[in-house]
Amino acid sequence: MATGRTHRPATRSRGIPEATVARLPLYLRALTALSERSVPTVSSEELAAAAGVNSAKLRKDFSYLGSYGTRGVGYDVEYLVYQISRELGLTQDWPVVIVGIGNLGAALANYGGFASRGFRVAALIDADPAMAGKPVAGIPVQHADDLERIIQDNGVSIGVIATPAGAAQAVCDRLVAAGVTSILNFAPTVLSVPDGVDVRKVDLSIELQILAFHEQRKAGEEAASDGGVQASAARGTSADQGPDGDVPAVMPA
Amino acid sequence: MATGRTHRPATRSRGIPEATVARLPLYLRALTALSERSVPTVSSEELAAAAGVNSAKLRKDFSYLGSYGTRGVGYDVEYLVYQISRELGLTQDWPVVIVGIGNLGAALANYGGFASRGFRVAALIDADPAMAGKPVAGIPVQHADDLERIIQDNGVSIGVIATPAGAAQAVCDRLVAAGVTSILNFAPTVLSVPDGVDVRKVDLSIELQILAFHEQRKAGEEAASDGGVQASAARGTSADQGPDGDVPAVMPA
DNA sequence: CCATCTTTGTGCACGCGTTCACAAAGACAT
DNA sequence: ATGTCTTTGTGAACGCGTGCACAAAGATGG
Repeated sequence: MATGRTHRPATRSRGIPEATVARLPLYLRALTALSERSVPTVSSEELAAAAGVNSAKLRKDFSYLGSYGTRGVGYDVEYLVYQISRELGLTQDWPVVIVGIGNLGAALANYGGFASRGFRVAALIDADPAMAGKPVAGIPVQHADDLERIIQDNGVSIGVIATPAGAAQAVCDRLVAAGVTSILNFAPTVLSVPDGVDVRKVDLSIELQILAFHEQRKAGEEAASDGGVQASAARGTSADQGPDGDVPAVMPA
Repeated sequence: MATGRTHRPATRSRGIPEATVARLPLYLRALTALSERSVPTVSSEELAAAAGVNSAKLRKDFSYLGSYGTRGVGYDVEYLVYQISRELGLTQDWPVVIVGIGNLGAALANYGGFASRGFRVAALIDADPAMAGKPVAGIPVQHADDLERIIQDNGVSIGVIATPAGAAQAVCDRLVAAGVTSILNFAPTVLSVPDGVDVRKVDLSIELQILAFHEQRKAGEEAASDGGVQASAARGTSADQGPDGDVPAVMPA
């Protein structure tokens, strides 16, 4: 077999828990908003509320970074913005390439949230020759043939894949071979990458399916007491002492 | 205070762990691919590889659903597709509205992954009067004034927010008031919702920031020993005892 | 019918993440 | 200087998720 690793091995990076790292951008966003309103200091309680987390969690998260913060007062907003930015590596410039300039790729290219945080769209790449040269978000699309050169010329280490699912693995392989070590994947596929390469995936369809699961559960719970009319397929997934929802058991095949 | 709950309280739904629910769509996708290739059965090992997870994890996940699967043989692909679909609530039709038809909203409207899984884009809504009536992905955009009527006429319970950050909370409130109980949020804001409403967020900027963190760590580790130029990136993620990179510590303000 | 082989389903242990609760630390007033 | 009050930083307990490892279950062949 020997398929490459697929998920990051969650190797506790530099002592900072992965879960904490995932929340740092959240804190940073809240802090930036405070900074723009010229708020000098903020307590863990206030900041936690703004970021939508528990205040104890926030304090513990910050404790991994060091002892910023003054007891009895709170945290200095500007200082914390700087510390978190530095920890996340946002004090430097990150050139990013987007591969696959369809609807989604174009939307990403236009997305303002990138530039605002040290990320710079260095190039747009697409396999369609008809796209070549056409400007999207003010950046001319380049052909996939030049992928390796583009990566190297711009010193790109972060790639965004917004291609159809079928092309994703091949694009991924080329990106990695050219030196990219972090990939944000929007294609609905599991990517195989060698050790040392990080992959994060965003799958719109999966998010919706998770919502649908909870939605169905809510509908089922509701219909548990009164006879829900519209309940086409909905069955009471409610409770726990379930008769296991043994369904008609129509073997589909 | 009394700010509404922000995160789902992770109320172990019907005994199925949240982490398992999040993986079910992954399995379903892999199974669907097998189904299209007319593969009759699959072992936990094979399926796990296709979904990019550990085989023990997969078996445990399935054990929450019931005892499908035959020892010595594996799982019947078609049967499992049906069971997971049913568990996720994909055997019914889910009308979805997308609010905010900018670049991203339009991309989402065009995204094929929705329709393929029982999700149907029932309506597109935007606050810009100039957009009203204009068709996107074959669906005419409707004005935000009619939001409540649209939700109710179509029996929508899932809403997608793709508006600018500033408008997101207001849109969210209106959606919830109109009866929406599940929200997929693309706006970079923390949404406050009452209990019973599920929110999942997708934040492109946050994903990139997490990647940047690991990227920075990788670069730092590499430079720790030799002044590695660009060393084709591939390095083991090994080692943990990090030198802690205590940096200059320049107080910014 | 029995032996063997494959693969599932799960008990168990471990580690990570979350939360509580509180002592230590500092600001601030007197 | 001293006491009070606020808020941080963290020890400790708990719960969830993961992965190992193996017994039970069934298929398959003789």
